[in-house]
Amino acid sequence: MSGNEKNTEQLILDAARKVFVEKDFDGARMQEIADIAGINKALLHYYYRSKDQLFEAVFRESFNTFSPRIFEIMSSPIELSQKIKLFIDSYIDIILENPHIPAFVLHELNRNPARIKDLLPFTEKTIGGLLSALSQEIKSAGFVEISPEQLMINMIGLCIFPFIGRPIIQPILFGNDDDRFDEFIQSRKTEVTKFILNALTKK
Amino acid sequence: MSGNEKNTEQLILDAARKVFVEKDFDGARMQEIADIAGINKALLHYYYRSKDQLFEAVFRESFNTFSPRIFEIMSSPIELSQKIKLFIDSYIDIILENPHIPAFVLHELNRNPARIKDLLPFTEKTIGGLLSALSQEIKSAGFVEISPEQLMINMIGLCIFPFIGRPIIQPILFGNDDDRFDEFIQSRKTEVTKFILNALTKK
DNA sequence: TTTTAAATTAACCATATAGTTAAACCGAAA
DNA sequence: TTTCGGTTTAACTATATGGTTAATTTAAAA
Repeated sequence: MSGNEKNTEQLILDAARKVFVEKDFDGARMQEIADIAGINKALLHYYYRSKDQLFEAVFRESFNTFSPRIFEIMSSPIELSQKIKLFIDSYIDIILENPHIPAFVLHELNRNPARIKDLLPFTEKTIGGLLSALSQEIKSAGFVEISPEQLMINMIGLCIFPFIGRPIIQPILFGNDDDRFDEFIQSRKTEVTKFILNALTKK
Repeated sequence: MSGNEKNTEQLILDAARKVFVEKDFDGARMQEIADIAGINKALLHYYYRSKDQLFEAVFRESFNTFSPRIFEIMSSPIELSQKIKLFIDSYIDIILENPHIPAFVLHELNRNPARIKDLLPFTEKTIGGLLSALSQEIKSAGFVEISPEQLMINMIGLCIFPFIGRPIIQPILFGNDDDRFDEFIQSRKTEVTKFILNALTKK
């Protein structure tokens, strides 16, 4: 047969990702997922028992798009200022490749905060180690006093927020022009890095 | 009659706010809103024709909790560093009083970006004026070169992100402990202000 | 070619849900 | 006391939706 040669399970997952990310769990319709996948609705249940389990598969995948890279970069053995630069660059790049995933993941976790437990691959010890290492690096670099937690949240927030806030930022600040918003994001990589490094530098 | 003396319309709006903010439009049930308001479901339709219109009322109210204050503060005629300090303090305070509203509003706008048009009370001119004034103030203050758009997004993002990201931040960074998270937010007012002002200062 | 198990579908079911309707209630005006 | 308009309710409707079932198709093994 010609044309569509992908296996059905993947077709379903792709369609489900599209619909769930766009409409969230409650707004998504199994029928729409089936239509987009080009299959019968019963097949969804044949491969993934229920809407819940199909959503679970999509959500896991989305969550894992982001979390591993953060820890990988932050635990690499390079100089802190370089590390920050690399982090911001990579993080904005990842989001650019999946611009709707952060809002999707955060919304689902707000809807169901308990879910986070099943998703964290990091033990408390890993986190603790990473944070105290970061704390040490801040000192050795001669940077301003700041808790590693505050710094991490600042870095991540400055990267993610423009994407989550896009539907309000773009109309207000950029006359709802896609190109101007994209420019803004592009310059953001260097701007945020500068901003953070300067914020960390003593006078 | 004793006890409950509020007018029905307000009872409905309060219940609707609670349910919509917690579950979003698609997840909310008219029956649950009626139950919480302690009335018959038909009354919801008597006062607000449809689920859409009830949601609209809640959403408008939520949106207006935030936007006016931002512009008020940013256009007040005080020194920029003071203005930033005041902005961060007030903004975090407003969010603390309505911690779930930012996620609610942003999620709804992501679901339906066109809606923003009906909500913006600011003309493009007002925005333009505010931004160019801010740009001027950055220069006169002898601050680092930064576009007013980048600065605004940084300020707002640093305030809002911890709240939107709470279900992932609190378990990862604070062992899922409410008190430790609250401490973190409290210290954030001064920490974010310091961070931004230092980021703006030439070395 | 026949058999068999997996894949796929059309038709169906049970239920949840937004919205409607007609009747009852209630307090104030006449 | 009666009337009347606004308020509230119980009961109902139409439809959308997640999920099921039994039958059909497909493709590979025997």
